Amino acid sequence: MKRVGIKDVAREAGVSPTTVSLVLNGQSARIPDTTRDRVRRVATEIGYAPNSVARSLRTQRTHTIALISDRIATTPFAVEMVQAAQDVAREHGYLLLLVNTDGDHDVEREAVDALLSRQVDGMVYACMWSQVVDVPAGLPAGTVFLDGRPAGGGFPAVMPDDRAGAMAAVQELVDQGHTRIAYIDAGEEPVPIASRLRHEGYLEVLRRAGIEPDPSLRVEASITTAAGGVAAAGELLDRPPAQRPTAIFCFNDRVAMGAYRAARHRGLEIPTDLSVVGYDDQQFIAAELDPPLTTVALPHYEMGRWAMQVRLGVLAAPTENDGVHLMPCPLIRRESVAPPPAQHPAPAGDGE
Amino acid sequence: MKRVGIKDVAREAGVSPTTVSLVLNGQSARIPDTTRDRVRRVATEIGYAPNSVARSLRTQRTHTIALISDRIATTPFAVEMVQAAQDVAREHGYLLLLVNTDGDHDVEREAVDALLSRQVDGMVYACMWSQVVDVPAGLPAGTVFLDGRPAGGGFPAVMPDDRAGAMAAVQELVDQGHTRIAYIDAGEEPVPIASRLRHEGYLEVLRRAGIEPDPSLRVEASITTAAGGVAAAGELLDRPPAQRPTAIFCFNDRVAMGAYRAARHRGLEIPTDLSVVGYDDQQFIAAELDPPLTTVALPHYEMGRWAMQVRLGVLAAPTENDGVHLMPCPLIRRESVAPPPAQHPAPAGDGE
DNA sequence: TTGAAAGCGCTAACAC
DNA sequence: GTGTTAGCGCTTTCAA
Repeated sequence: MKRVGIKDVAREAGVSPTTVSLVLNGQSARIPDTTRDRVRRVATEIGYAPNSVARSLRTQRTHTIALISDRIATTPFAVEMVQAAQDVAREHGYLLLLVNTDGDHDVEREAVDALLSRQVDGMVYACMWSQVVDVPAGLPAGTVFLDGRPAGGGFPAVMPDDRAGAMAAVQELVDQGHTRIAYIDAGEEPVPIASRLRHEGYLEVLRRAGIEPDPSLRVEASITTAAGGVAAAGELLDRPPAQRPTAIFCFNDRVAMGAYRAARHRGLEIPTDLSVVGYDDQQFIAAELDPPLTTVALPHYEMGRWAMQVRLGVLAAPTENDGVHLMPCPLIRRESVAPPPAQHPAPAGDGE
Repeated sequence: MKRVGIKDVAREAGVSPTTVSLVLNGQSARIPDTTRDRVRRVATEIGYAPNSVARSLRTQRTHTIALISDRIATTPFAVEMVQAAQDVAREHGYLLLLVNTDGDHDVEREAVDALLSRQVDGMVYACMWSQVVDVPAGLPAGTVFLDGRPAGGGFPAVMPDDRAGAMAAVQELVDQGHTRIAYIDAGEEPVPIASRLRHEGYLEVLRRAGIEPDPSLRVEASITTAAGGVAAAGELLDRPPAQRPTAIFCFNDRVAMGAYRAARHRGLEIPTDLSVVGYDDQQFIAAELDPPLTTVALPHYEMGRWAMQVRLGVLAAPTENDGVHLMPCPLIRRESVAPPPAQHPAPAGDGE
């Protein structure tokens, strides 16, 4: 049983392959309805399905976009970027070729070559941690960077607006009356771009609020497990009252989870005794903590959409800011923030 | 600047395209070394890269496998299956086409057609929750089911061995001396296959241990959030001492997280006052709980590998058990299990 | 040992 | 309006 081809349809319908092609590709403006309908009917009757490979060879378009990512499994929210990219691709009749390189440059190179050889119509290069990344050799022009920026620029890129996100988080704390706000920063190599950006946002809000930043309030922690947060927050909470923070802004939700634990071990209630804000809005964590964690969401889905839309030409690539689009990170208010406890007065001279 | 093709290489090397093809495809057994080397040198010099589309049209093989999944973003461990499938594909020179259908049958149908039209060499159909699934129309023979089984059979499939996994979990509890072991089951529609299987495993272990199962010890909970676990475990823990369990086997880690919370609110220590075992070994949750949760791991990576290996013919499809392969779920021992507290004696007549 | 020629299934000039 | 023809870039008989 042979596959049915365009010739079979043509023969059955008593027309030429050209006519079939014209009809089936919507170019049937100049073809009478009777012919058109007959061709269509025959096509479905005999179960004709065009061979995309042949079409691609002829048209030089594969309707396929490749998504190259350095890692996909290590971070659970990464899937949202893939999901978004896939959704947009599908909306526009494209298919997604997924390649995972584990950050290995050789694999990356090979992947790019293989993809090029397959004539993909475009690529999106996704980094699962916001970073400046080396551009793989041979990466075609127009490739969109997702959650990372290419060293040297030259490609459109989308990243979370970590600075603004951090500002929203810290502002929330300031608005509640906190003045001693600690920042548990990422203490691991390589330091994520986000680390610097969020710290900047943190300082900026303090500055605007007229709060003198206390450098001792910025501590570093391992950000991969809650244990890092336990240690860092513990150190902060064990300080004498005057030097102790009343609120902690954490680099991510896992660190915040550790901060919760450190607080609990010391008999401190959240948010009455200590306010905590996280970052990431990590699925199954932020909302599930007790109390639910106020945090800043990373717009992975939106970034994924943006990247694919730009790659597909649906959205224009940004011309300003070196081609980098900053996606807003919304503050998610839950129940881990409250005004500071009364027994922690504002620094000397500022009391009522 | 035109793409360089096989003809260009042939011309530069002073041979025919046939020879180039032969050399570059390793069929060069009968071609003298000098010719071979020259062809290779010229090819790299002028940067020749074969056009896979043309090759596919000719050979009728695309070296592409499609992974269709009903949903990818909703469950964070799903990525491991995708990752595994991609890894295996790459190991064998294949690329992965990823399609997400959100469980929509129309989308599924369309996707299968599009994939067939693209001449993919095979498909893997992944379900993100172990279930019996309707086979999409037109799904080609040989498609492998991943984490789900096709209604009606007829396709190779791999699923977690939930029954054995549950047995390992409950056995762990029995070994520690527990006799009043509760099971917080999934209380949502549609009831996952895993629910029945794990309950069976639970009952089987009790039976073998000579423990009369107490039906009141099986309660249902919403399994999507920790809140469901809080309520179910709370109800269990508020019972009078004689009817209260000393250990809880939870349908998943999120429920276990809720059980932790319910216990803590009642001043109960884990594992001294209450032992808890989860299921899933969910990333960033199980290991991060305080104390770290003993649980059963879902072998997503292994299942993903298996599926792709079978699809690629590297592994033979199972002939027994209706083509379904059961992947072992290892017990991950952490710190949430201990012997029951002394004040809960074994049922009357069984004391020392 | 190498080359000529056919053709994978389709689309698009161009002719009629 | 519709058909003829010529490829897209490669592999693979078959012949030399």
